[in-house]
Amino acid sequence: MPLDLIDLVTFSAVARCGGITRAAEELNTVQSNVTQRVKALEAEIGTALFERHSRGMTLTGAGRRLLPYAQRMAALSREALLAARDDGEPKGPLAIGSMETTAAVRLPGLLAEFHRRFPKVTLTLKTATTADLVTGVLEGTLDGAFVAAPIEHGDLLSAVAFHEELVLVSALRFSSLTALRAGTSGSGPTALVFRTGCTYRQRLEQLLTDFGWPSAVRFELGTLDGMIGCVAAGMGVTLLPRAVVERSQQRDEISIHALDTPWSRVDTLFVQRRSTHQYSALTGFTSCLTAADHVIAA
Amino acid sequence: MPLDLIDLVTFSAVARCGGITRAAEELNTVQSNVTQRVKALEAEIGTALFERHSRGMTLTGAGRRLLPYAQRMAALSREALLAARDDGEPKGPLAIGSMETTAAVRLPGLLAEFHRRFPKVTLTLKTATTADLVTGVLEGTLDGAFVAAPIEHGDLLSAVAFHEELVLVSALRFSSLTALRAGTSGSGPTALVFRTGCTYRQRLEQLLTDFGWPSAVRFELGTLDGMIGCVAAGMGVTLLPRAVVERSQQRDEISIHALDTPWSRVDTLFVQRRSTHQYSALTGFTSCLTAADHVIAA
DNA sequence: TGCTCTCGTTCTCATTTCGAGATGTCTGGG
DNA sequence: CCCAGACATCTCGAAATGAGAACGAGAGCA
Repeated sequence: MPLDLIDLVTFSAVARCGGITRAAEELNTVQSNVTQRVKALEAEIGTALFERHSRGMTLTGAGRRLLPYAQRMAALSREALLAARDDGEPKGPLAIGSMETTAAVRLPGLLAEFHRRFPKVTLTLKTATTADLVTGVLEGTLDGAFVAAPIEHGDLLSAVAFHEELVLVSALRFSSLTALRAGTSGSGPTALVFRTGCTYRQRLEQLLTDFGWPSAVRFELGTLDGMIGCVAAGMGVTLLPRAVVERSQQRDEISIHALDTPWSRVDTLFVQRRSTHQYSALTGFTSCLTAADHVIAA
Repeated sequence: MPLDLIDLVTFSAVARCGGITRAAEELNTVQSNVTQRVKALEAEIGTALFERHSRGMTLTGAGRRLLPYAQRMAALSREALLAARDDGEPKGPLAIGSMETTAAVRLPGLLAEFHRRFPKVTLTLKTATTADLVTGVLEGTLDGAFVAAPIEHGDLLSAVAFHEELVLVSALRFSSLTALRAGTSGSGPTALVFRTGCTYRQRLEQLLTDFGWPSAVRFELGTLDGMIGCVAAGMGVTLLPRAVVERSQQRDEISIHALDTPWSRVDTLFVQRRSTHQYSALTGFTSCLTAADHVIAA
């Protein structure tokens, strides 16, 4: 009599992927089964959930109303499993997300400490943009994540984990900000940025606008090392936390320029879902976080 | 991969009933199936959820942690079904609960009006005590209920539906409160009360204590008519809303005594679950409620 | 117009799961 | 010592599930 959770999860996947074929791949099954599950769900509910058109499926009104329930129930199911298995001792899987920059300089020590204290926890780390991480935490695919402030969401708990100072990074030959401004053409330097969704990217855009380089060229990169390497090679400038740049292997090949705007200071938050149950592994992780020396790293 | 909702519902039933045999009856199935579902769930989770002893089953720690999730997911499933089917036009089932007294005098007109405006809604009415009604609303078996104030609960929305004046009802021969006090023995009259959980009953207890009849005999009845009949027959006194008594068929055979304590005034609230989706049938019902003349019935 | 690619649906079939009833086992009480 | 209550186990037929193959409809293109 109750709705089948497998059907609901399938339905969510189809809604997210926009088509049965793609959803089938994601779910590691064949199309026909996905079709079946969706049809079963539609039969149970008595209404069409998707409009079929030649390029995939889009949600109907009923589908849109159902989707948030499907997602919440799937999240609850995961949480229920953890809660039931959790006897108070941190163990089992723990999925943490992080911005690339935080992962590079803040987490190695923290993760080592965590593993020392709670060896039974299998921690997986996923790096992504702040926007994707927040989505992941809300959807339940991540237990917690390090993201750039500010984040405001009723379903999220957040705490400041680190303070970062953003600095402008350029090739070594620009010894100061003024040298940089003088040494670049009117349209400004090339800006090396992460993919959309990265908060630091937005700050860099803002900075370039303030400098009078609103139309500066963007060059999109995926990795931190790649970015610093390109800067060292003189391809352009970028904006990164000071701690990241100073510990870079290519420290000697680049110039660091402090900024005196107030927003060069940015907090890294640790966010987690508000939920009824305290997941021990996650509690253990946050207890490592608040263990002094990590938190107040400048 | 996700937990099976049928298993969770079965699990909830076993937890509530305290045994597989009773749960099987409630679920309209046989014991063996319930055993299977519970074992399947325990296998999936990897922990025992019940302690088996000769007189039934009791929850283990893991079971206690799981139970609230199981209940919430079951409630979400019901709500999801309604939300998906609900296209904005009030129709389908609507389960309303009410105190017996409210049902007797306040609801007949309201329900008639509601049915006239929204004939496609199949309304079912259940009368019970305030305590049971609140539980029903929280569990999702009722969409809304008329209960006695005060109710404070974070998951409930409430609005004043009616104002009631509680009056003491006695046999006809006691023409006034003083006559009643004089005409009864030192230990006080027999108090005719509803079953435990009824708010009016608590008020009556309070009243008798104030009158100096703390040990007055209680006589428990199930129906309103039965209660008034017994009062008319001189078996004792009771406390009821004035509107109920005045419209009683046995109005001429009883005496009504107004009370001048402040708590003789009591509000009847309409409570419903806070939920993401606005269920049209319920919205239609509350719109009838707020349609003036019903609300401010003295 | 005809070809082809993409995508969803339908059909079939082996496998698994489920539900009902009957039977087995354990415990406590008369 | 046997019985009653309660849960576990076994078996069997029905139903659901998942994988694969074939089918059909529409879009883009020559």
